[in-house]
Amino acid sequence: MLDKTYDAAAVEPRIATLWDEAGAFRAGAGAREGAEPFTIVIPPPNVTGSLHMGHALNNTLQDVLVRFQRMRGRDVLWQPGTDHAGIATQMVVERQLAERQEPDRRAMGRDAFVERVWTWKAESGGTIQNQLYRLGASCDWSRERFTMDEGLSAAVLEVFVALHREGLIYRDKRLVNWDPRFLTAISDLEVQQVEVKGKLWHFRYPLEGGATYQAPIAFDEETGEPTEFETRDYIVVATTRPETMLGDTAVAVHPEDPRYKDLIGKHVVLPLVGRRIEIVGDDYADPDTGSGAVKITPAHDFNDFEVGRRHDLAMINILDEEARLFLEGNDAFLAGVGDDENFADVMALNGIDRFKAREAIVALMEARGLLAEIENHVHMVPHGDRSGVVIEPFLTDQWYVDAKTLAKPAIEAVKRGDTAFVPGNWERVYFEWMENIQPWCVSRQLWWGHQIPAWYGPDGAVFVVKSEADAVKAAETQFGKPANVVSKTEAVATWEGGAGNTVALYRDEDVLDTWFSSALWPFSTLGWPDKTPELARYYPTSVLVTGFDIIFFWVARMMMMGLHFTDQAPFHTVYIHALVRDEKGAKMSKSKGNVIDPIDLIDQFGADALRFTLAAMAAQGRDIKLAPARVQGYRNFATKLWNAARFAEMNGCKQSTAFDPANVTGTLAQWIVVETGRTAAAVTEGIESYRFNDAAGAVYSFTWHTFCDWYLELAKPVLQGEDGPAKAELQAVTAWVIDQIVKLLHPFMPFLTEELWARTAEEAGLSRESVLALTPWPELAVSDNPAAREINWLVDLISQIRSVRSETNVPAGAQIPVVLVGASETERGYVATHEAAIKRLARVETIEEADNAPDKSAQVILGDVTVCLPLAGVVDLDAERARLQKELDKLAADIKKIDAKLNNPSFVEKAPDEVVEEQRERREEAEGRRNKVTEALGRL
RNA sequence: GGGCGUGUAGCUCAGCGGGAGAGCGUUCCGUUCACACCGGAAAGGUCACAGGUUCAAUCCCUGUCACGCCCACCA
Repeated sequence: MLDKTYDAAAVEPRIATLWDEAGAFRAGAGAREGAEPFTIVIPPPNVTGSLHMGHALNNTLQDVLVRFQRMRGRDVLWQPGTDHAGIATQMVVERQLAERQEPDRRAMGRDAFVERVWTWKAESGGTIQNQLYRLGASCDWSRERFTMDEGLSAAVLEVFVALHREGLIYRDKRLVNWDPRFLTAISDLEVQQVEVKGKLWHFRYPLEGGATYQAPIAFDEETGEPTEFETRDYIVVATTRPETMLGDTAVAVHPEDPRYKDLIGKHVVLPLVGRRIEIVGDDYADPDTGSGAVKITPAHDFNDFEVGRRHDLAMINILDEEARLFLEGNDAFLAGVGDDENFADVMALNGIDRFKAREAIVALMEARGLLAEIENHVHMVPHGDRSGVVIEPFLTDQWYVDAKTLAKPAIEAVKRGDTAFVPGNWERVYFEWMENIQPWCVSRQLWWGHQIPAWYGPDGAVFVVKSEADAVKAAETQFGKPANVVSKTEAVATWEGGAGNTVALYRDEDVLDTWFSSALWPFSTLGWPDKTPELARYYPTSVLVTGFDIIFFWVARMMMMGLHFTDQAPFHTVYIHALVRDEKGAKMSKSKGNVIDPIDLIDQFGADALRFTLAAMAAQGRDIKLAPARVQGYRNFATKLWNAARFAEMNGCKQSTAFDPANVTGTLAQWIVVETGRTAAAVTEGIESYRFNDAAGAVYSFTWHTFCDWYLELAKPVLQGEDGPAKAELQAVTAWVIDQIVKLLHPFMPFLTEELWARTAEEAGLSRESVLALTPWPELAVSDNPAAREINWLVDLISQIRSVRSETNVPAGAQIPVVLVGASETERGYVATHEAAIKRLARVETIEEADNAPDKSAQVILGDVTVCLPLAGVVDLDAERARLQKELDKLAADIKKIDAKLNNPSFVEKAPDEVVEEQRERREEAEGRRNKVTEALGRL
């Protein structure tokens, strides 16, 4: 006997164990003979992570697809694993060291630190897998991978070396986004533009040798032409970053700018440092912005860098890696300095932070009378997405991937339709980004990650090979003498010491961007570069399920790498789902304190309820605002089904393998069988087309409203009545329908349904062929429903009587008589068949027939039949009059609307015949009804 | 500055060219023996606004307003 309520907390762990023991999620489990593979690779969560709502949604949707396909007999692999998450993980461990007052990373040294991270991973890295497991994610856990495990690391080496050999990875000295807190380069994508209220300082840069020009100072209001000029011996430039002026190596003006074009080629003397810098003509300078002249600092601004390249300007870096002024011992800076009264003041700023330097420089300029103006200025300032500090464009040597070349096939694959985005509008976003893609900076100055397989030797030699041994071999071949690998400092010292008997090499100290290994995930997890059977079988994958926030970071890069190394797009479909927000639509974040922990919800309502909620709300193209009340509602749904099963059990409804739904004879049975088939079709269609909300909604409303509210209620008199063939049939049908519901619901609510699958079989003394997770999906014939007319009439009758009772204030408990007027043979038959059900559900005492409606009765119009409740004194006749009048008004309005259409010649002429016909029928029906209601009202 | 998306019942959301829907909430009724995590009944909406296309528009087009989000180098 089932308990009165379903106890998710008790059942879920037990069911999870059951699946494990059955090996239900192993690749290929339950696959039919000759089945096509169905593969999903999980978006690997960070090892440092714990499950948030986004993961819960993401993995619920994947699990729905995977469980569905597994039941349909496909050869399913859901590949799980985690990502090593370079910066994030390194931060976590460094923080732990600090908390425990242990020596920091630098004090420990690289090897010890990396060892420490592995220890951390072993102890704490399993959190998220456990949480996914609790969610019911049916991954093949036996195949779990980690982006830094041996196999995946081999794939990374293979790819890096190959791309380098092909010239698609190269080392370059250019500006990068430098994070002065983490002391590493980051990619464009890791930079967040943040709006900042700053200032725009206008500086005067004096012209060299007393040169002058005519600067317009007044303009005609209409034409905008200058009307007044003054003679100036300086140029005004504006900047949001005054401290960078120390690195200025030019002033740019537009080549056609009449104000300045004669100055091109002349020089200004950079105040404070005395450097002579050229005035160059460059299109980059916009005559309409500010003064039309712009200071150029090639080493600290991406645009200026380009200008610098065009004009062969010096690149003077004036910051150190922590973004402090770097002046003393800075040869490039000191090389150009001249005689300036403030030079000593500037040098005194050496080593101070960039923001302090900014104030100091402004103060010095102001003191010199060279500060022309200060404007308030709102602009976008780049910040590190993880560190939160202002990013510094910084001149360094880094490794780059030639993304532009790799992007071409990736764009083509989507254009050709080899890979389709769902919803399709994301393709636009993908194209937009891919078509404007920049070189991808893949080196990071961190310790945790895949160390770059490059070894440096003397004279600029670089060996990019898969191992140290290969590097040594290559160096020996090139230099003709023994080589050995030493530390960077040692190697450099050896090279400076001149030629020796051996060649010293050192390995690049940097690691790769985490997304580099993630980009290989769809094939590296399957064993690539080895030609494994799994790779042959499960690649390319069927669908990638992910949020739009990582289309660029991840999806695009997997497309590029997948196509380059396997010649196949890594996924057939990319399903992009929405973000989960809080009830009010705000993004969940720790700082806002509005984070809902999925595990809390699972504890409270069960994993099934959470999963169902997420699936039911996952309509395409809209963010999910998650209200915990919703989860509670779906928990109630789980209980509802549980109780329906309990009711069935109490009434001897036993599952049987012998039952064939095609052979049922009773109308109620026929009706529910067909409705079940329709529901199965709707759920199947919903999941196949990624309309999870439709699929979830279809099982929900069928189970609750069709099956529980009507079928079971109508079946009760029979099920609880005399034994006989009719009862036996309904018992069998009921058990069968529950089985179908349980199957259809399984992708959404796997725990509850698996439990019911076992318990109902136990009760019926039936031995199931397999766990529900591996049981074939319902494939039911969908046909017209011959019983629908009868059942719909019945439902209508009962609903109407209930409504009238309620509106005319008949006491709920009162058993009342009913008189039918004008019933046809068919309708009499309906009443006869379902008399017990009608009496029970509408609280009716007797059902009689008459030629005319009794006096003072409430009346319900049901087609040609008038159903009378002749209860003077019980029925509130005023209420009844009001009710009928209200219905009459509504009918009149309907008819008026329909007439408006039918009286419009264009409508009759141009609308499709069936539409016109439909309107005619509707009018006729409404008219007939109006007459009946009018009569009824008259009788009162 | 470009692009995308969203404005439908009190709230959260479906629907999307021909009869306005769900869940939650609200109101009223109910100890009917599966379920009060329940049952029954009801109230509640010029489908943001303005034009246009169409026989017909919540749905398609254009514009406006509001709110999100993404991308972008304007000193």
